[in-house]
Amino acid sequence: MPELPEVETIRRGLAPVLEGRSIEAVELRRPDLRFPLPPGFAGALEGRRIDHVGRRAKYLLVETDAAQRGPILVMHLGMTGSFRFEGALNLTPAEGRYFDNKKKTIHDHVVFHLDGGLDLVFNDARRFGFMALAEAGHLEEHPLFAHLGLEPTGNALSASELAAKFAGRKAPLKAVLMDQRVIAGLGNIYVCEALWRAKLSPRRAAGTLVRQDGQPSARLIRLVEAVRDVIADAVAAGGSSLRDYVQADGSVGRFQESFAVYDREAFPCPRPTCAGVVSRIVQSGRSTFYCPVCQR
DNA sequence: ATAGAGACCTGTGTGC
DNA sequence: TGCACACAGGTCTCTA
Repeated sequence: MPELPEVETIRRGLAPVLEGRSIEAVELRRPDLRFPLPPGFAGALEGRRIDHVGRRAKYLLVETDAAQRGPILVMHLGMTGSFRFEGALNLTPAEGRYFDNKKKTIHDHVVFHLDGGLDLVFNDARRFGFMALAEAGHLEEHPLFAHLGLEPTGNALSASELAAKFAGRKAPLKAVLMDQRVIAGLGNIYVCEALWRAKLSPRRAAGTLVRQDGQPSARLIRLVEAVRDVIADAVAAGGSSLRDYVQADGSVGRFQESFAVYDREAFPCPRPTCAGVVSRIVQSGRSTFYCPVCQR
């Protein structure tokens, strides 16, 4: 699935096209996503104007009729969710690059019919994605958001707050970084890549990065910088395109060309001073890629 | 409370 | 070509 950089890239593609348009109708072709769509989902959105497309962690937030505190459409892409535009005949040149008239497939589960004959199509083969509605002004109280951790971007990620969350935890760094209640937005790729950049073993217990006095250790500070940097680099590259993920205009991200360890088992560790070889292990049922020589 | 396993669902790639 | 199996960007629920 898309992790934070992919969701942010999708947000940047959707926002200029969606903002200012109205939702004329919502077509539920297959409403049993990961969770059933809430009752009244389509009716709550039809006739609304889209004012802003935002993001929190891996969630897209479509704010409607902000002045009247209209509902916020919350969307999670799961592992294979994607969007594309179809059908408009009168797009501006800037919007035209999103034009795509592929026939609808069995995995096109929800279609938002917008004004001007433009359709936004949500496709999700595995149906791990889902949609929900949130009340404007009360997003942080919504069950999906109430327990989310720190954004891994910029100053939002503080080493001292992370130290409090890591303290005493014996779970491996890999598992703790994947926990959305600790840092919200990382997934399997960027956890592997951040740990490589920080030269930390994914097997190391998270609590070992906290000093006796509860302050962050030098290792934890290194990890915070690695997480920030890898996320910033990935967003700048338009995310990573592996199997399913493409942007709404069909273009692909390029960060996969910069992977140091993810999906690179048996390749040499790219650190110039290191003679290690990338290995793959399984943690919490997920593949972890790392260099056992320089990541300690 | 916390760590790990299994479940959810479908598609794709690999090896026999 | 067909078939079985492993694995995939996530995260919720259950078990120790």
